[in-house]
Amino acid sequence: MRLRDENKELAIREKALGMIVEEGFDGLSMHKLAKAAGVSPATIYIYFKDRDDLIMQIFETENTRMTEITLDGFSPEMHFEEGLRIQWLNRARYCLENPERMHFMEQIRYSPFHERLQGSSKSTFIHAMRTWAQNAIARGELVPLPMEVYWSVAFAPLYQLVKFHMSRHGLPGSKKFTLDEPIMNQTLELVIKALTPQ
Amino acid sequence: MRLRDENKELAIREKALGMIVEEGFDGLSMHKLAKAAGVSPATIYIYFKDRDDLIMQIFETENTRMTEITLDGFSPEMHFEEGLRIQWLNRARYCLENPERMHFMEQIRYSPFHERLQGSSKSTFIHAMRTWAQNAIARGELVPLPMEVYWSVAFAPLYQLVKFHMSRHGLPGSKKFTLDEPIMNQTLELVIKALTPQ
DNA sequence: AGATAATAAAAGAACGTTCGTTTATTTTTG
DNA sequence: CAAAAATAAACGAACGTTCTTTTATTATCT
Repeated sequence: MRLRDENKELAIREKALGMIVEEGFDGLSMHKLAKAAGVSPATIYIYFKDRDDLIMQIFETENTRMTEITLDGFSPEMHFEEGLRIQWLNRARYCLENPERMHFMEQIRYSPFHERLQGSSKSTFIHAMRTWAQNAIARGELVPLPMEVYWSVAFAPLYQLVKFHMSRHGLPGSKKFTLDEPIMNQTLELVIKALTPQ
Repeated sequence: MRLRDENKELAIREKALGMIVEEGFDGLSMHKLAKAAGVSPATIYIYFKDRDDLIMQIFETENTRMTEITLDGFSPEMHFEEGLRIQWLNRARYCLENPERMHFMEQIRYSPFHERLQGSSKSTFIHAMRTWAQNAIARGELVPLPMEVYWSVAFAPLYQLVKFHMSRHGLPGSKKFTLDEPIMNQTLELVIKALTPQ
């Protein structure tokens, strides 16, 4: 028996992620990937069923990592403002410290892959978010809203800021935009103002 | 002299857009596209320099259409709330009436293509938006903010709602979400609350 | 302990297919 | 009939995947 070389699988995963980010899904070919990972094409098929399985598995791994970071230090019993602030910090941290992985996730999210993956993702995360929101509403800390409305106002602005931050050019006619803590807090205050009663 | 058949070019463009939406960028092959459009592969190269040029041109066309719809009935001199409401209606209209085209635009936006296209897009649109925001700030109708912060709060929630609307499954554990006018108005009110002084 | 059988990892070459694109030719029409 | 559109056929290259062989490692047996 010969043991699997974990470094090989890791190299394949990382290079694949990088290739997708830099060249898109067209850019990921098994031959080029094998060469980049220092591996034979056939070796990839020891670790992954096929090209789709490779992409799916990378997504699952990355999704898990993102979820863990997002929920770090968070609890559904938290007060609304505290919980939202922690979530924003966590999500921003993930995005800014892992720009390449973030890019990959976004590319998946807006590709036909995402529909296929929708069902497989864990709902514990969504459940935590939901009970947290419901608690906040019950306490009168949050305006009663459909989940989707609440979510759109609470988090979409943050991800748009991140997208501005990651794009090389800012808005045409602007300087390059950098998402720092003051900017984030300023935006967060607006969102809190929108979602808080009175 | 034989004239070009406009229907041919149109068929190529539409089928290509559809293929990208349904199968991603991998899914767009020139042979399959030719067959789908009822045309010889070589014919495509009469209208488009190469595969990339085809995608770019479709994007440019679609971008122009989207911009026109977005600015329909809008003027930079408008009061903030009126302008924002019109923009929301226009953008929502485009998204909901052209889900396939919207999907295409998003897929481009989150792919490596987008970086290449960034510079080519017209800045008149951005300019109109900017002066409108500056007017509103000068009138005290809008909190003074960096353009990116303002943009993120003003429009990102709408696009997130659209994304919920377009995804087949809602949030796990929810019913399918439908973006109707009451929901849109409710969200818009929150955004206005966030961006309006006091 | 040393030889060897067993087994899975890994590699390289090859599979048939499909890719994007071009060439040579025919068809259409001003 | 000239000229451009349109095509069928073909190009080499690259694709995803598999087949066959080699290599490395563990377990077993003497």
